[in-house]
Amino acid sequence: MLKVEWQIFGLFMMLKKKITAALMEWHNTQNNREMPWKGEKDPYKIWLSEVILQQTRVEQGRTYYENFTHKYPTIQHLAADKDENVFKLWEGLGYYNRCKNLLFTARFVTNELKGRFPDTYADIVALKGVGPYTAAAIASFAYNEPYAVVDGNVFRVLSRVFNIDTPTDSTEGKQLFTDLANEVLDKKQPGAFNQAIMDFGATICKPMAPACAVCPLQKLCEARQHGRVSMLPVKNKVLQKKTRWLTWFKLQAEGKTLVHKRSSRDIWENLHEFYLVEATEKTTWTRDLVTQWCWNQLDVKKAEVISISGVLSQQLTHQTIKAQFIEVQLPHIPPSLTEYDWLSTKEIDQLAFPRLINLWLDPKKRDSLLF
DNA sequence: AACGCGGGGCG
DNA sequence: CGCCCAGCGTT
Repeated sequence: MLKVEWQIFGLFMMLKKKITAALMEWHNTQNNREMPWKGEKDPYKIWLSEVILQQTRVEQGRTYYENFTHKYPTIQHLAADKDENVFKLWEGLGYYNRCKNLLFTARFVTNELKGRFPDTYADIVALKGVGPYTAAAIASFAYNEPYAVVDGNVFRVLSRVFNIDTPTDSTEGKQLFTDLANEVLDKKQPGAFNQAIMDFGATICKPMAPACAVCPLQKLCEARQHGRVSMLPVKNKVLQKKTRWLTWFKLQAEGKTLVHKRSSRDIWENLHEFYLVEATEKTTWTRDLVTQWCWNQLDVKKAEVISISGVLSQQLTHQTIKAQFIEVQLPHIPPSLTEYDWLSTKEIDQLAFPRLINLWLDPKKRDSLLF
């Protein structure tokens, strides 16, 4: 290797050491972020908190963590409950596949591993719903294994401090930042370091309006020196948004309501809904059209249209939902719909529904979503 | 390698 | 309105 390359290499090694030290110093003297799972040593609770926090803000996840740990103090409690109850507790948190995998893993650990949570990174990352981030978090927090977490905070902090514009959502970027994070990791106290860099990213090196003026890494930060802080990190994905037109028919007969559990590979998997009709564009529902639709689609001659809502709008990350709700009273449960569940209001209260449906069900909140 | 998956908060 | 959040599983 050329002499000049050795010099650059040496400078890089020095920079890394300084950054590790500066982050730990900040953590030990100024980090006052408090969270219910901080300092937790029970791998079950660490795992639970990390799954809840995947792609989810700490403030949004906090109450869910408290509700779950209160209702399920151990992984055995969680494994033993009915699916519907667990989904009800997860209701509103989003990314419902997490809940499905949470239950699967709880039962796997309870039944196949005799209740012993795995205690090495390799075994932890093999669990369903646990990827590289979550495994590193559990391994470092619970067992002090030297694995660096790489989450949105870490991508941001490292891309700025080292002024790296490799896209964080590329395969190359993930590998590069993972390697870098493991080099910066304080091997003697991996758990504390991982906590430090994430808290630092969340409170100082924030996505918008980072607190560079009071940042203890200010002089070390390459992006700061080059005036590129606001340009980092770089992502190259442009997500396509599509609009969907959904009409839910709340069909009532014999004191019960038709309920359907969503199961296809689509949003709100495993949550419940009413009878859904999806169209490629806005449908102008009139009482006559609804009556005619009941006749044609449900083979129901006498249908009483109770109400037709306005168009409610909900913005998801990747979809815009335009929804209408139509309440229909039928004289009896039609033979064409006996395959569906017909439930009482009390039974429906036990089930998890998408946010949008719950908001419509609450008359006080309906108007806030009117398009 | 690319895509799909919720809901909320912020500028 | 667009961006981001203690990411992961599927194809």
